[in-house]
Amino acid sequence: MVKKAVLATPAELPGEAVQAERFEKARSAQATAVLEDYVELIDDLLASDGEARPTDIARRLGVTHATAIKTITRLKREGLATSKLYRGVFLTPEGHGLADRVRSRHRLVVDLLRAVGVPEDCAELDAEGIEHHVSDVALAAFARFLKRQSP
Amino acid sequence: MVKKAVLATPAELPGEAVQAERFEKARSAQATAVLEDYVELIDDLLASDGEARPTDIARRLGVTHATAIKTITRLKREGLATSKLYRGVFLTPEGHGLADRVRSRHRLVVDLLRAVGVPEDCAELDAEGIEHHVSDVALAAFARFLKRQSP
DNA sequence: CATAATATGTAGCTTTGGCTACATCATTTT
DNA sequence: AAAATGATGTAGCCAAAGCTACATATTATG
Repeated sequence: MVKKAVLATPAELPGEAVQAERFEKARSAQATAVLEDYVELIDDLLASDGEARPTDIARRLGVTHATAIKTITRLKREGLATSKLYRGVFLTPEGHGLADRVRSRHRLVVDLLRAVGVPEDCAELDAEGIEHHVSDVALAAFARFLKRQSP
Repeated sequence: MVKKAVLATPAELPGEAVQAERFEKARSAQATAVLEDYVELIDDLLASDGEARPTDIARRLGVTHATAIKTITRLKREGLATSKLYRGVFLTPEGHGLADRVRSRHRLVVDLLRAVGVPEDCAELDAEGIEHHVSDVALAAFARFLKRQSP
């Protein structure tokens, strides 16, 4: 290393440890993103169709059924879902709770995007990726902001 | 399949194809997220230190140097960076352009989060994950919103 | 200059989440 | 009832991004 980089611009270049933590957090959020998507979708399908079948899940997510089944296996391993052979997928209480949190977070993100002027289609589209990275603190701020806007 | 689910709640349950596209888009955004992080960081290091060494990059990202080197190899393969043995990493014009776009997007996201009331620390933390999923259309909306707020 | 410390690179392993191809089970149609 | 269709499951492949462990090169230090 040549220079120790004693922070020429402290506001913009955060300390190494701090920055590393940010990336670490983003990575771990990403690791659960897929699980969250599956759980929310399964919950939707259970509510609307009364059942959530691997093939339907796969079609909705835009992946092959083989991929869906593999991820469902992971859901079961993590205690979020159960499935009976040829009888579809179900959520455990933990899975259901997660689905609820994910869904309300998704709505809040979409609402906020709309409130700051993002077109509806775009808001839905972007929210799908954004939602997994919004912390509870930010969510609370979103809720306050929305209440202030339209009380 | 039991029921065709003729959209009991059209506003909430989008068509299969539409929904699949959303997930597909989020997945592809995620695929480039790591590259974007590396490129932005390398650009920062080049600006502040005059060089970007694998070990520094690794420390900043919170990964081992082996991981960093492997991803740098991918950057080179994708035409975003170059590197000379033991001489650090450099960005191609494409890499530099990407870094600029990523940085301005990052700032805009942080500013928006701040503007809707998210605490500063939290805004920085969340932006790291969010930024990769914000479309140009949404970014434009953010910019308009911010201009309206503080003209 | 020789040695220690640090940086860099390579090899090989793991998990995740994609995929295709093939096999089996269930349901619907003829 | 038999056959076709569609759903489900299994096996094996791939790439990405992490890791540890080891090897080598460079730089600093005694």
